[in-house]
Amino acid sequence: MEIIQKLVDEGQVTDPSSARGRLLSAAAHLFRLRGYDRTTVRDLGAALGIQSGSLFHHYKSKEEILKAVMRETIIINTARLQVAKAPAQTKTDELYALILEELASIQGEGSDALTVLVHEWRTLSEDVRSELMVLRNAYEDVWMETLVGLKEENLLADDPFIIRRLLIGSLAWTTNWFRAEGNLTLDALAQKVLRLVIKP
Amino acid sequence: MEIIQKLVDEGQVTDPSSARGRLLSAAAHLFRLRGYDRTTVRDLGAALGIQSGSLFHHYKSKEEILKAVMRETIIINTARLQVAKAPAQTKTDELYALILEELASIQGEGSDALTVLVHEWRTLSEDVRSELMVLRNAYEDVWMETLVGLKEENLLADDPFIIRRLLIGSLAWTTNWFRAEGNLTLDALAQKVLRLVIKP
DNA sequence: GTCTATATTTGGATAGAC
DNA sequence: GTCTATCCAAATATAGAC
Repeated sequence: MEIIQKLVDEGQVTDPSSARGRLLSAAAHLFRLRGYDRTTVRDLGAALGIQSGSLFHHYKSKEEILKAVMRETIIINTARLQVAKAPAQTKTDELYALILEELASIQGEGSDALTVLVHEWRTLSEDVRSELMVLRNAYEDVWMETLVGLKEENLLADDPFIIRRLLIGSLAWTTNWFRAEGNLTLDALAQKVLRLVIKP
Repeated sequence: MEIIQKLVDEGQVTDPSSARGRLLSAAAHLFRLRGYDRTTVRDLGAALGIQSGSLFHHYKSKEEILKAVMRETIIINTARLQVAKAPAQTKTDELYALILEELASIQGEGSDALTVLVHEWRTLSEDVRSELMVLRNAYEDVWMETLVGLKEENLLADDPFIIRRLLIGSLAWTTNWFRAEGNLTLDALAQKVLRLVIKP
């Protein structure tokens, strides 16, 4: 996954192998597992093998850690979407690539941070929420460009905004049931979803 | 909504106008608004105009309150689904009725408790979760009977289990974007969703 | 069924040494 | 960058009176 390396080099995200990077990764994991509120700074320290007080050398509050986890996962996943859809030849292929990539993000590594993003959004203060909203909008723009294009070609089953909103929920929910070990592969699932939203 | 009155008479759910009923309704509201963990028993007492200590006369712990909120909303909504689909003439009509009813539950009154059910599921202890799982399964059975029936008539766009799982996410997510004030009515949205999942 | 008063625990955060 | 020690605030829950 050299996308992440590129973002690290550009200074957009934290190096995952640095102290701060390991902190964010552990935080994402625990926040997902137990929820932000039930994860204590002591839990977090223990997961990293350090004392809770030491965390505050890296971030000045627990909420700053949550914010950083979310900020970076949006940036990383926006880049992933762009890379995924770049080679597609048609708008339909683009949409398939987007669906598959979002599914892969939700299932694969980095899924902790993405799950936290969805689940703990309400947890943020108003200020932080609107700050991150700018980044989320950029992520959605990648989707909308493809969906609007499909609509113009009369290939989409419904309004692009409606379709996207229905897709968000469907794909996010797969975290609660889809298991790669099953006899349904991720590609096959992406195909099924694609067929539901494009005209037959 | 006389369904609730019937359930109250049967002793299945708490009378909403009783002291305990008002407690549950206030709890659902606050749990949804701020999340379970950030809602304190003091907040809850204040919302009811009583002291925090007085709550423990009704329930022996804060988690018992959460459990009661969830238990009753599952029971109520299972009954609502059954009533909603009873008059349908065809399996397709049944599915439309189920989609519309679930959407209405998510948007209308009672939506607090339903949102809490989805959002705070992980909050529960393992024991309580499996206890409530029995009730959730009964709810899902109402859906599956209709979906499997449609599949047998070759009217469903995909496997009934897949369809239901995609629908759960789509419909639940509407709480984050759908507003009845918009120019899209709930019925129209239900129709759009229906068309996506049945064969054209 | 609600009040007052309080026990008890736990959590986020800080200060200064190393 | 991490440790130790600790402050301070906030939270759940209890006990007994009314």
